[in-house]
Amino acid sequence: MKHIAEEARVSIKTVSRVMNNDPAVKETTRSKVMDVAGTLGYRPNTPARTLVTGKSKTIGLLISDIGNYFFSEMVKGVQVATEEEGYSLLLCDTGENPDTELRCVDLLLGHKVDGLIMSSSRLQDEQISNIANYSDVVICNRIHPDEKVRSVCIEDEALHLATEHLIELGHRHFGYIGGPVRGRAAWMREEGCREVLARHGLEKPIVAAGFPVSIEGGYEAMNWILDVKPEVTGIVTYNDMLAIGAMKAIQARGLKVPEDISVVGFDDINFAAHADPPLTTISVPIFRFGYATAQLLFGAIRPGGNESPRHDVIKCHLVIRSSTGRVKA
Amino acid sequence: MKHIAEEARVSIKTVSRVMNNDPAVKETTRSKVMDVAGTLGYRPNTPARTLVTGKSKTIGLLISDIGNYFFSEMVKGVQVATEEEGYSLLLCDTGENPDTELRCVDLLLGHKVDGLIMSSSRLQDEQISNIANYSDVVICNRIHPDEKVRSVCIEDEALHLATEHLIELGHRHFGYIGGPVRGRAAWMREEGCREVLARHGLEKPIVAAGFPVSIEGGYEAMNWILDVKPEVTGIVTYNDMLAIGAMKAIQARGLKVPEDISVVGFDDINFAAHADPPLTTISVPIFRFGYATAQLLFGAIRPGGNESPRHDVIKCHLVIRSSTGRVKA
DNA sequence: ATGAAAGCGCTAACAT
DNA sequence: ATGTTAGCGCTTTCAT
Repeated sequence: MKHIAEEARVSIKTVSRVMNNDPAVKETTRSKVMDVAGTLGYRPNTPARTLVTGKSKTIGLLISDIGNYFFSEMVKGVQVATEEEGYSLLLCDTGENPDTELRCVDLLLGHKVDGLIMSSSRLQDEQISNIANYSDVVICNRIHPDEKVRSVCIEDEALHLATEHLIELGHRHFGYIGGPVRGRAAWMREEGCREVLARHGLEKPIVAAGFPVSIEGGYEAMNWILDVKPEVTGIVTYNDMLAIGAMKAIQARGLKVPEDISVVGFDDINFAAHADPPLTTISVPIFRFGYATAQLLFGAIRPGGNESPRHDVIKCHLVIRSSTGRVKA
Repeated sequence: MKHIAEEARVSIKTVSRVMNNDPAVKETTRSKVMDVAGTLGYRPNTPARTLVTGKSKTIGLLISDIGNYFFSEMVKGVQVATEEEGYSLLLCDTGENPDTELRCVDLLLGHKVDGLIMSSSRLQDEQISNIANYSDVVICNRIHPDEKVRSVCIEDEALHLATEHLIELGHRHFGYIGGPVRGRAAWMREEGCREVLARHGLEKPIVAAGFPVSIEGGYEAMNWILDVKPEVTGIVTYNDMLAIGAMKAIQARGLKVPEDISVVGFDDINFAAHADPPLTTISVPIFRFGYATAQLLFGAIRPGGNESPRHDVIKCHLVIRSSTGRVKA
């Protein structure tokens, strides 16, 4: 920058002004400075800027497993929003380990990130509160008592849409295959199903819980249900993987989907449409979820932005394919 | 840091020494400083450090689409290696757009990243060469004439393993479903297949090219092959998505996999094992690929590290499942 | 084993 | 419309 100043015969501050698009510089000066900067291959030094302004134009994103489609798609949403704002994204994968997570937060705070997005955090409420003293934070799929902590949630209750769909098709005997035992999302989804059945005065679903959240887990869970309560005709699941496993188990017993038993999933993963049969499921706009999360953060931290904390919910919708059908007469 | 110095009654430099684990500080001083730092909630300021040392303890990763499983898994590998080294990861998704990519590089260089990993770059060789003047760079799945540019490639030729497998099973009439028309990987894979057939003195495969690289694309491509050359019994594909689509097309015509036609894929995506029938494919250790890429970079940039540029290849292997079988007598 | 001073590249505050 | 000065938090000489 000093170089440029000398070469263009202006003060160093004028160069700074040009770089920051200060309107108060004469057009001739501006273009001269830009020229010189161009030939010198100048690039502003972000750390130096950060040191004096306290702003790094960088946000941190903590997730538990980028290999998981949900997170990679969410990262995409965050990334797009981040780039639109001219910010950079510091990514940490915590591997669901709270110690790692804490180390990552320290690292990110050391980098002076302007904001932090914490997805599936394993930290305690008060630890997060404490972090929020150093940086704006948005947490995902979790509610937090501290009002300065923003949050965005997937509408997990949307599983009620799937349940209602089955009820309309005439189903009366339900099974539910659950997700991670102590998760908020798992709880909300199960409630979404249960609550609708109760409202319609139908019997409670038989619940298969504690199985691995995978195709194999769904297979085992379904077999268990079929053993315990063979009269079920409607199966609601925590997610698509379980649903696909459940369909396989049903078919392995010589029964048909949806003629004998209907199955619905949650997530609408890529493969859901190609499952056998194509899976009826709740579609989660994951990209939009990530995008909205980042937007919420930028609303607070972008220059001039000063939105007060908020709690957003991303709506989901039902996608009807061929794994659900009218119950047999 | 000044605070700590005052509180601990030492000079600011001593605090710095403690923070950098300089062995030349008395144990009593060290612990006192650590104590004070702890109670004051001190955290080193990375940008300030970067400003003076020129090292940011940060690397940049450019990819074209994090929503793609290949990249998200690769990011995971890079991320793990990065964390092991105590570095941070700045992630950019270029959306396959060279202009965006250039902007991202500028951003990253402005952040003074210590190294850059460029996956599926859309830039010209010389543009990359130029970038390599400012930062160490490792490129993925591409070779580069400039010797200071390191690279790591997937062993795309590994498709020859799949082809040999089919030959052993007695197949003589082959079809190949190709990938992105002008990609290096697509070319290498197709060659891997072609070269083996030539070596065995077998007839050339019929090649379906230009179809979308998706399940749907594979479906259409297979239909085309079946129309043009119905005697094929061995289908080799650019990747698993195409292979799965091909199997669907075969089955839709009332033929059976593998009894009538055998199909092999490439990638071993999660779903390959759950396809109908489970897909024989080339397994790509994507995580290890990302990890190795990062390792190559750190070998060059980590303090004390000074490895000279290298060109690595990540080996792949054949996974035999149920989509391939002996050709009918 | 510890300290003092200079300066990394930039911007904020106050001139002019 | 442009320039001067100070200082962000840290590390690097060079002393002591």
